[in-house]
Amino acid sequence: MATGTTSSGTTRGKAGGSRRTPTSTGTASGRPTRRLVIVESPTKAKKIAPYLGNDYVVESSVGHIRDLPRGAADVPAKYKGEPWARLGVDVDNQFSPLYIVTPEKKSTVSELREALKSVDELLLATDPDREGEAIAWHLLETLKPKIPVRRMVFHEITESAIRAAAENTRELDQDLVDAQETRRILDRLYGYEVSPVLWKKVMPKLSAGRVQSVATRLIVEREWARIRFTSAEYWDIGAQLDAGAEATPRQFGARLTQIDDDRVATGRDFDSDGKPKAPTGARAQRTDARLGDAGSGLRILAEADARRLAESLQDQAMTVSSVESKPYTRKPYPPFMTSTLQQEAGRKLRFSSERTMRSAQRLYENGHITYMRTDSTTLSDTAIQAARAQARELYGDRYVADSPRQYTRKVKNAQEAHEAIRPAGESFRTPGEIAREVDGDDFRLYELIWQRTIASQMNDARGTTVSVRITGTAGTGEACTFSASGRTITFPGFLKAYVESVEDESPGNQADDAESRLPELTEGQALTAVELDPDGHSTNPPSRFTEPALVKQLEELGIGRPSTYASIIKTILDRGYVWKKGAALVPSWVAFSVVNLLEEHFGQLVDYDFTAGMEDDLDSIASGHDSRVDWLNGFYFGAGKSAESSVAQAGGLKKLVGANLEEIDARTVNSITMFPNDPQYDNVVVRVGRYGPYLERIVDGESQRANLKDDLAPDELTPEIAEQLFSVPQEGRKLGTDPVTGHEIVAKEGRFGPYVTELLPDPEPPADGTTKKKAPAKPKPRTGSLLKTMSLDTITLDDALKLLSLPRVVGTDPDSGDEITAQNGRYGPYLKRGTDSRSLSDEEQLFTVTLEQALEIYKQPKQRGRGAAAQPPLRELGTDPSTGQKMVIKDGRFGPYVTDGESNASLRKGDSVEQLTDERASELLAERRAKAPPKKKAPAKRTAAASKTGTTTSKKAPAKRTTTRKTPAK
DNA sequence: CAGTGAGCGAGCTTCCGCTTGACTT
Repeated sequence: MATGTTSSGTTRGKAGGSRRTPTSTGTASGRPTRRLVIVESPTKAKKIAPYLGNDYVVESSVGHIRDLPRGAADVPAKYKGEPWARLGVDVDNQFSPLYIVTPEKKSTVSELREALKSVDELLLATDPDREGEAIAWHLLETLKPKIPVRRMVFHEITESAIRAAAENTRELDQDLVDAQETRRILDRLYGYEVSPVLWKKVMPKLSAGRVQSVATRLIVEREWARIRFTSAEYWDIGAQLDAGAEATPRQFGARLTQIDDDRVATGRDFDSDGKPKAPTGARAQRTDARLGDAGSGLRILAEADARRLAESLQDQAMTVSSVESKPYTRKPYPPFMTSTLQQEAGRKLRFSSERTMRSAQRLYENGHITYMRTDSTTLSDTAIQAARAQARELYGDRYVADSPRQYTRKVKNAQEAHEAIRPAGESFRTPGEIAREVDGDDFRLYELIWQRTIASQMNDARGTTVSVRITGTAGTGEACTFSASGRTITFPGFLKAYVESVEDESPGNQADDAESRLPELTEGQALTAVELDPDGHSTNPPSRFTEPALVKQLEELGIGRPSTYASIIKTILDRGYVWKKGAALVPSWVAFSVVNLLEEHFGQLVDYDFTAGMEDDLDSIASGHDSRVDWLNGFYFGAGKSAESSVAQAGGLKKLVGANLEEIDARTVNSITMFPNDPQYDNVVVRVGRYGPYLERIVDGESQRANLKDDLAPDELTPEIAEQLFSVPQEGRKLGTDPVTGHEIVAKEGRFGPYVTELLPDPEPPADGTTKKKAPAKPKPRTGSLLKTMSLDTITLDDALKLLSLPRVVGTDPDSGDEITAQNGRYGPYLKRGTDSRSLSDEEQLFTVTLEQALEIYKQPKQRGRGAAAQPPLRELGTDPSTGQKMVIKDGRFGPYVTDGESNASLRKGDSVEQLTDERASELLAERRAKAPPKKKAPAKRTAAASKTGTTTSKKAPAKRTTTRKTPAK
């Protein structure tokens, strides 16, 4: 399987070409033409096979069958040494991709090959979108059929649609394939070039990508908005009014909205800084024009004002000054697509995106619903008829829309390869009818889909909204206007079947079926105020993203696809960028660092419009107006014909991750200034370090530090909390007092992980008159790292005292007279006798090993390090056919490796010590040699590694890579 | 962020988008 996507030539077809597939003619031998149809989904294959009859064999590819290699292990030997093997794309040679059959798809491919043998024609019936076109092309490239091949497309799975599609095929659209390949390569380059920058500058194993990085950025930006948010306080007056004994309802609530000519401020009148919004010129003008001299000013009520007004309105006459009534109509919502299904299942059933999709998959596979990964709200004609028939049956004629409703909502970048998500079949089964076969999540989700689909073909809801103004004059002379509004629904229409939930219900954000009744009121009518309550309110920060809210936002930006919405969330959770607090997605401090770096140095790549721009460019490739290579040249090298994109303007991705790498200062990136506008706390930074995030500030030239708890959400870190945290670590967690010394024992988190130490009493101040030149050496407190079995939360005083008792004198070596001690160190527990040391296998041995056992251990040769006896090889191999050198497998600190005395190469995933062949060993050694020549005797420069990574971390920064002992938090 | 003794073959991490079982507990 070589490179070169366009070189094969055999498959390049005219875009959009279409002709009738001959169907009636048979083969020369007289039997009818047999055709193999390949679709993507096995369920779909089963479904359409009966529609096509016996002359068709229907199989499925089960999604993509080939892809770029995931990593070095997947690269065929032939390309292993290539400089671009890591990317899987030969960037210097037309961006030729290297495709391999995905390992788990090998069996699928051989099954398809087998099926191909018994047919006369191949119909590639993968989905009618960009990815589907590419899958078709990969099938062609992989199967290399010697029979005629046609492309078959259909958008709905009904017998007529399928039969029509089989009759009306076209050729493969190579331009569309090119667009997909461009997308694939772009994502690979972005992901595999930018992620390593994060490994070097923030933390290993992190990742960046076109989709996940924007998702993370959205969540971090929202958190910043919450952090910066300042709440505003405002007051109004709630009135309970009485319309007299005849009225129903007799009483109703109203709210103070105007004082004289000034409007009373509500939450909407404040910005995120807690300040009143400046009225826009246009609005002020318009208001003036309409209301003449009224309503031009804004009045923010303070508590005292509100109380005073309420007081002076007591017992004053209240009169209805206006009644305005308007018709209320609501149209049904479109049928579900993936994003809206996830949103509603999230709100109504509290399902995560993943749970929704798992359940939907089961419903699909069991034939209860149509395909669940779709960006279309279109219903087939049969589905519309089914929905209408069912609505009629359940609710009667009057509830069904006069004519079929078709929803053509345009989602950004929608590909519309499938129908909307709806109950399957030409007549729908009610939830009650499938209850016996389906339960739990699946039943509830089906019910949701069924209701929504039925409702989409029903009539508008109709009713009336009424706005009433009531005026009274306060004892102090102000004219106070109260407002109330009511909504009555006279004809529920579709609301009878389905009402969409709202994320957070507030006065301005009510469900569509919410009703509030006002009594019949007429202008001039007198009312009595039963209650007048001054009411305090405060504005709220923007709420955090929930899973469905994030999916909605991504969809609006055209980022991600129905098949990936759930996995995007999984990715950012897995990377530790985000954690869940109830339903809310909270960013981690690492996410702040990563977004910091990306915004600062890769701004074009995390721009919210990046994907939208890419989609436009892909469209122009798909339509044949632009070329794949030109576009990628611009993106990667910042050169070529189409170099107008923002990334190209910045010099291209290669430059951004290469030459510009040195400009990225790790210390700056990993420092988050929390309160930049607070003069007292603007020196407080969160630092994201190897050992997890911590707080730091410099006071009088001295650094104060404090650990941050994992469950502290960034917006909860206020100056007060910071101050509190700074005061804690100095003390650590108190465990008690050492009965021997009387010193207090504390457990703390340190540079090398958790440890215990003692608090020494302050040294006595020097006595009067004595002017000692030199203070006595400050005594050092004893310290001890926690054993692996211990944790900071559970360690006891006894444990701590045991640790502080180290090193333990095991005894005296009778031969040398040297003392043998047991202690815990950098590399774990060990014995020490003079300068000679031996590792212990178990931390418990620190306290239990006897002199006898210790002497026995010293009799053994040193296991590791200089002076250690050479280890016998794990296994002897033959000679390397290419060099003639004898090869052996040895065990090393990174696991087993093969060596010929000069080069060493680790065994890879899938290699075993027992089964490694000479050929494989030779191959591994050859690979190693290709990458780097065997090491010379001269030791490498100590700073080489640091300069290679381009790290510009200042010397003051803690050495980040010096310890392997504790893994970073999480 | 505490300070506690050696020295030593790297290799791998990572993207997005299309689809489901095959694995083990």
